Amino acid sequence: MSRPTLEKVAARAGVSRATVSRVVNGSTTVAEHIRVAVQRAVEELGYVPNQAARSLVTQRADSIALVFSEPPVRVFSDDPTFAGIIRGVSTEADAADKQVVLMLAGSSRGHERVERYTTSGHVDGVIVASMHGADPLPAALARRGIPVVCSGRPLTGSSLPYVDIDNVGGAESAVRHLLESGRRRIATIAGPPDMVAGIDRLTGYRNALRDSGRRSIIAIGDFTRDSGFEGMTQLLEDDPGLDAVFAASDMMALGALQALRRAGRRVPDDVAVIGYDDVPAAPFADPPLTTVRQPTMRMGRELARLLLHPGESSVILPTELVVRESA
Amino acid sequence: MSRPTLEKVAARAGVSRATVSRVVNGSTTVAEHIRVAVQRAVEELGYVPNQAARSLVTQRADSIALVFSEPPVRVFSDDPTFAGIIRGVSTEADAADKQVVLMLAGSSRGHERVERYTTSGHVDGVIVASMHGADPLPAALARRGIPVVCSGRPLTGSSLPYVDIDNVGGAESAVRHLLESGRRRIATIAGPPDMVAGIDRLTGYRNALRDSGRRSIIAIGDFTRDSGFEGMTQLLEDDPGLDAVFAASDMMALGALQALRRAGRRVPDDVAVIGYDDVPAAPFADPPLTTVRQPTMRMGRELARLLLHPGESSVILPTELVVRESA
DNA sequence: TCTCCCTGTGAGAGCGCTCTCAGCCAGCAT
DNA sequence: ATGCTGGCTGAGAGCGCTCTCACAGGGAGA
Repeated sequence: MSRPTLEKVAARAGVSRATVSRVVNGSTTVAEHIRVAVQRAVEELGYVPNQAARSLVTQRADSIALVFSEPPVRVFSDDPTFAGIIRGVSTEADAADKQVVLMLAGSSRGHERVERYTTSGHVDGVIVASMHGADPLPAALARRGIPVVCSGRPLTGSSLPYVDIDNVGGAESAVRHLLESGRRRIATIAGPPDMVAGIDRLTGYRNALRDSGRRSIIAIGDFTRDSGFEGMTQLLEDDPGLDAVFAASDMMALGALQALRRAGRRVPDDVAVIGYDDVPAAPFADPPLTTVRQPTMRMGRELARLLLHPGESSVILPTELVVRESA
Repeated sequence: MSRPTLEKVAARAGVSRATVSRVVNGSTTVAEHIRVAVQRAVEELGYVPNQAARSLVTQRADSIALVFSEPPVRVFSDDPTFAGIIRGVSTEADAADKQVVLMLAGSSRGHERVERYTTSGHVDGVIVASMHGADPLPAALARRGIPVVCSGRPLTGSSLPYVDIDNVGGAESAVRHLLESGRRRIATIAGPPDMVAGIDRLTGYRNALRDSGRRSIIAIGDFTRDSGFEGMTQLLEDDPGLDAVFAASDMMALGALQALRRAGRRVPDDVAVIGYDDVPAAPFADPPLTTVRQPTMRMGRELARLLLHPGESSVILPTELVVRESA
């Protein structure tokens, strides 16, 4: 009834445990006819090595953790970033024959759980996908001696390897597009100032405007649709003459679109709108949303590669402006 | 440098391994002052039990696998189903202090990998989230003696426990809504006939029409946007007089919307449209899409509960019609 | 023929933990 | 005093595997 052990296979094949182990692990120093005999025994018994026993001696787990250090709601709401990362990490891990353990570490209790789990030898390394650059988790894990890579530049001043997307460049390209299409008063609805994405996209906006000598018009949101609506409303009050807005997330852009419609402004005729993220809903917005697309899947792959091949250096990935009708 | 072991803690606290183990695992038969001493030693050394060693003797892994038996593209494209399931499973697993191991088993190589991984004692049970009812994976795992629950009624005739969503009822409610708002020629763009969701939603459509004595007008799609566009185009050719369409997925509905627009039909004035899934893009469609929402997170929770408490019986969850402007 | 090496195999020592079982020392009844 | 509990603790076996090391056997070189 219970699963066969190495011992059982060895007995059946008439060899020692060591030899079976050699065959199972693909050692070359085994005579051909013995190898065949062992493999048949493995087959017949349906033998699968006990991973716990193996880990115990090898000190490896052959799996990596992918930790989302965010409330789960955020992770899987409308943001395609996480989905892309998951796919990328999975792809790369598969290729290296590693398993991916997905963990949600939203609560502080979650933090602790993740720390316990990853230090218990269950995984060989951890990818922390956190949007808050000041998240203490990565550093805490590193202190424990666990290999860690971060998605997004850590704000904590730690020197952990990371993969980030060129938020500054992405925002710059969006604003430049607005400038090039003749817009003169370009506002932004920025993201929260405690997130790298929020900070960097605002920097990009400022850079692009500074280069062209125009002044900035700024509202602060939190990446949600509602905050986009409010931000836009306020922006319209502050400067009724604005003719373009760059929202630091598509959800905020969608909210802005709604606020503009309510205020009777036509998009893109009166006001051009650009978002960020290229969420699935973006092409279906009214009008279809021009936005900045991020290579999220590639990000996942790079994260896994960085974890699997330590020593390679941090990576910054480029973005792509997807021009639709809103700008 | 290396992680402290039970032995080290025992030495520091001046007791035996067994006693430390008792304290760590919360046994009551330990004198108060010793318990305190041990806990201090654990604290000071930063001791975390080695899970491999523990699993080896307890034969438990304290984690469960959540397997997506689909190509990864599908899993994380625009379908909120999987995201909801992940959240639900995670929530419930957390509560039971179990870890969730996420696995993508798209390829046949993936199938094999999952089988190896789960039989190697790495997990205590498996949740298979597959949209193809005839997926051989769940049965294969069950044969191996691993506890399995399926998301979606298995089409293989196996008697595995499952959690499903009332696809038939959901489709019926959509079509009834169309009927009640006075529509007379109601078409459907059905899903693929090898998926439970495809089959059941078509059944629901037929049921509702049969009850009211109307005939069915059917096109077959594959849940994608493009197939929705094509399906709608064909439907319009087959029966130019149709005044409503029920698409078995939102993505197909979105495609249908586009086809209708191109054909110069107004929605909902000329043709009413209802989708299925309530994807994030649905509220932003033009016009906002009326659709059938599924309790995906609850589904995840039920899946986990079923796995964690064997013996409870399979569950079918109700859907909810979300009325927006397209119907 | 003897030694040397080289290939292939087996014996055995743990990896870090849990859990059974025996043992110890009160404290109480006899 | 002696025996008997009954509550705590420690000794030790063993979970299933890997990996080092010793060793057997045979071909080549001396």
